[in-house]
Amino acid sequence: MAKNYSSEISNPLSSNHEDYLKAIYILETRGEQVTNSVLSEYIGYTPASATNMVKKLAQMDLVIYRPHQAVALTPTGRRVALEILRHHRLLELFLHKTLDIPWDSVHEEAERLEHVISEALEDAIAASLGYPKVDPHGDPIPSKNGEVSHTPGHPLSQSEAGRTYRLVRVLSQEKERLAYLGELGLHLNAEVHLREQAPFDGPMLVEVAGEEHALAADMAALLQVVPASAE
Amino acid sequence: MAKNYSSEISNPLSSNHEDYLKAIYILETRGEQVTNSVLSEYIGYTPASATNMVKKLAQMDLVIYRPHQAVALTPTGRRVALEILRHHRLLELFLHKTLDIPWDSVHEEAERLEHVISEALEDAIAASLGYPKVDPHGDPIPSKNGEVSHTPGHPLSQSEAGRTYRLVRVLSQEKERLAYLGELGLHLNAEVHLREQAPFDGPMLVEVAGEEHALAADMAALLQVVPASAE
DNA sequence: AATAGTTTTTAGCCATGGCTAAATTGTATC
DNA sequence: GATACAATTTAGCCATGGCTAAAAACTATT
Repeated sequence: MAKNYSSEISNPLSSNHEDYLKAIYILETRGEQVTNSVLSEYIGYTPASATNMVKKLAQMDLVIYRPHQAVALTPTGRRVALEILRHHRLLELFLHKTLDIPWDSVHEEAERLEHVISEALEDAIAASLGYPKVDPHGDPIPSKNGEVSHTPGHPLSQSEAGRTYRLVRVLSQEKERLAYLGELGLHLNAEVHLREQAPFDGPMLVEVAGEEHALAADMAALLQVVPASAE
Repeated sequence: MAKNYSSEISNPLSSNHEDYLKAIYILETRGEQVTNSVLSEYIGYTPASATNMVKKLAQMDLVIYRPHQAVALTPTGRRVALEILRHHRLLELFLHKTLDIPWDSVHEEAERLEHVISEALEDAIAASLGYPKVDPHGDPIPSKNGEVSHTPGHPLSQSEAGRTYRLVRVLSQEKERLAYLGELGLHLNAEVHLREQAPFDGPMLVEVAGEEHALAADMAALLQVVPASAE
């Protein structure tokens, strides 16, 4: 169980503690107020359980908790969350690139592995991948000292018709959704030509690898793109 | 948590359950009577805890338990144990070959990973390694349907002086011991020339990669060798 | 076969971290 | 400001799986 969330933390954290911290981090970066209900729904436990755990995390100085207020990570809590997130995303990329695990499956696998890899293994994986910056979904991989690079792009749904874009990030981890996108050829870095956008948030007509597809607006909203370099 | 110890098992097993089954399997194959004290000492918990867990495993039909008797794995229990052992050894080899993790470190890393990899990942690892038969210590990797190949060789301590052997297995997972052997050049498949064996179980004089070393008898007893092919 | 010594089991404690149900607090409306 | 409704917290239950200490059961010796 040799973890190394450094100095500050005395007793080792369980997978569960780590999952809560990661959840809080993700919800925070989404800009949401991390209320008990938001957190408990995200993490899939009852509100009572979430309160319980949050109190414990507060005792360990990993979060700041005031009754009836949104939770917030402390600097230490954020460091732990980022370490786990780094594990997660490194693992996703590793599984995808080194073992050809499809991009729609890496998330759930990494979800378990992220809690049990040592620092040494984390380092070895990062080195073998050439210290990558993003995972197979385009999500940024936090650096070892907790920096998260800003990812560029804007939603395909808010893009100009008639232009070609490159897919740089997919804001979803849902297996089915990712599998569907994969079938359409919409992998990371795929080029998408936006033919037209139906009005009133209607579907979009896109061309990927020579094939034309209709894409629901809510799906397109999850696709972060940048103008294709060829343009 | 999607495991697939097939049909027979209803609720998923914890890492702990799996560790117990693996321990029982290993002790059984050592030819030992798996009594409560042997088991509890091996697994590092008190005898009372071991009794407790063994009873639970018995309820799940994974072991046969009669008070005051040695425990024995049921066919299902053995299948689970072998699956975990397969995970463990595949992971050891994978970590060593693909990520250059030293052979003295792979054991503890695999010890945690073995419980959380999916069947799909297990398969991908096995495929990427070309369906290997042994791990970095020469321990056999159980096949997917639970077959364990017999490993050849005899202890270096019971070998003939003046001959050259090839190291095919090391019967130890101790980090320090393996690190020491590694420094001596005694990796898997290394060639060892046995110069002489001091009487009364004294140390042996061996030559590895052009260098001469004295080797304690108890250390040599852990080294399984076969005559070098060149001979 | 009785006793001594060891091994194993039982009984019962503890912490963890889910849960439900009830109480409380906060918020919004009249 | 009272009242209704939602969100949160508290209280207390449960299972898990360690633990210690005590009881029970085996084994060996005289």
